[in-house]
Amino acid sequence: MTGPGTRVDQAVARLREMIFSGDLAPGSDHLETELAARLGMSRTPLREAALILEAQGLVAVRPRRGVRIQPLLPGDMREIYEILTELESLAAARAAEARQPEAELAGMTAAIDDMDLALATGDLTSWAEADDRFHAELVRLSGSRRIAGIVGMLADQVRRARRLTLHMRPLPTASNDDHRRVLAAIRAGRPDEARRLHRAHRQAAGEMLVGLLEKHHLRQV
Amino acid sequence: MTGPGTRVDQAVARLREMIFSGDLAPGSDHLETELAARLGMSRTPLREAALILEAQGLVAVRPRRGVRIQPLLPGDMREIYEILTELESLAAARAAEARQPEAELAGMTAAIDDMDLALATGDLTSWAEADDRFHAELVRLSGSRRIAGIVGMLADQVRRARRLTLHMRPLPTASNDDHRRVLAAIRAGRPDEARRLHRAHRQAAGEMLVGLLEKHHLRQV
DNA sequence: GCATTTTTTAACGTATACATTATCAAGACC
DNA sequence: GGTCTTGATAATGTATACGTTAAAAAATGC
Repeated sequence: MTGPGTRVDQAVARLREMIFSGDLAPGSDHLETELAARLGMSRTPLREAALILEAQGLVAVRPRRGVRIQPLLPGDMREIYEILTELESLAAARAAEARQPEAELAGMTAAIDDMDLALATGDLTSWAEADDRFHAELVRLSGSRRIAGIVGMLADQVRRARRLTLHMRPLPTASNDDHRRVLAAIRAGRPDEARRLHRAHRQAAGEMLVGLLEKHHLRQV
Repeated sequence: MTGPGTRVDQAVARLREMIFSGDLAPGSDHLETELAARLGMSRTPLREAALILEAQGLVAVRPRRGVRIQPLLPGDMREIYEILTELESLAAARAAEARQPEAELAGMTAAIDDMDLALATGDLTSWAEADDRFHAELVRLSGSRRIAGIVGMLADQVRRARRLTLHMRPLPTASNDDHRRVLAAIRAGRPDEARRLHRAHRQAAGEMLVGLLEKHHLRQV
């Protein structure tokens, strides 16, 4: 029952699950004592885990009010997508500069195929998972730990909202065309083109998602 | 002697000072017990402070090896400046979009004037401080908390290196022309121009600093 | 009834204790 | 001499204890 890693690691992992699943509702407050009891540990590791998650923007620790599950407003979503757009576009350019050996591109290729498959079977959850993988691979290929770290953090922050809107949005059938074009530009070693294509892709996705949140009056996710 | 804020706050503030001043040397390791004693507190708040600084990329906490003061390699510097370039350029564009009232631009204007003054008197430390202020004001005007947070974090990571190279570099006389042009584009409400100008400015600064580190064989700062 | 003061409560910040376990050194063995 | 085993050491991860203090509740005054 102890699981792998230290109690702090366990707490971080479990709290993340609970946040992404909605088990801990956005905007809700939770006392340290309560969370610690829930996770079967003392306050010490729980507090350290909360600090780590706070640094990643997932919670806010406020004295006497407990740990708040950071809610996402439409404005936050817009802000995050703007940054994601810039950093992932930069990553695409860097990935294209590196003249990747084909083996390195296997992950992106597989992600694209998986998205096609998921779309064909209408499995949106698998599609979202493969889409995540595509973007994660992209930043990995950039070779920049820091870009990967920041992009990962921001992607976590919008994870709930993306899941929530997954079934409200039109089927992302055109999306994979974008992905393929970005991959082609990387494979061909054309940084400017990769950057431009990916920027347009992300911009469109961001506008669509913000639009969805506003249209459905989701003031807080 | 207790100072303001909680012991964790104090520890974060004092460790930051010690890191930036070089009092804690880049690459050096420090046991929790030792640091806690040095700051006159127990390990509990020290550990929490270390976690916060780790999330900001200033230290790495490694079991049994203590808290490592994260060193900066030339490659890191390049990586950080690339991200800074993108995000600050984005900030410049957003700042220009907002059609700032003149009062909001006072901080940037003052920073530019202070840099002129500092250059005239050859006071490089004041120049660096005013330069920091210019960039901090820029991201503030963007209105994006997240851009400000990330840019601030990255600026902290290169702080030591910038101070170290401050007296190796040519006098940054042309730099303020760039600043003025960026400010003019923001004042005139021209986002694309602001973005383009600031990007060029940051790119040049980054290349110069990386060049300096390499030229002086500073493999780790 | 409503505002203000006092009392109570309990959440937090921090110190401390302690078992666990990685690291280092000494010794055993080949 | 070099490798492996064993034991000592001490740094860590975590639980627990407790004083402080903010927030809530109760009591008081109007």
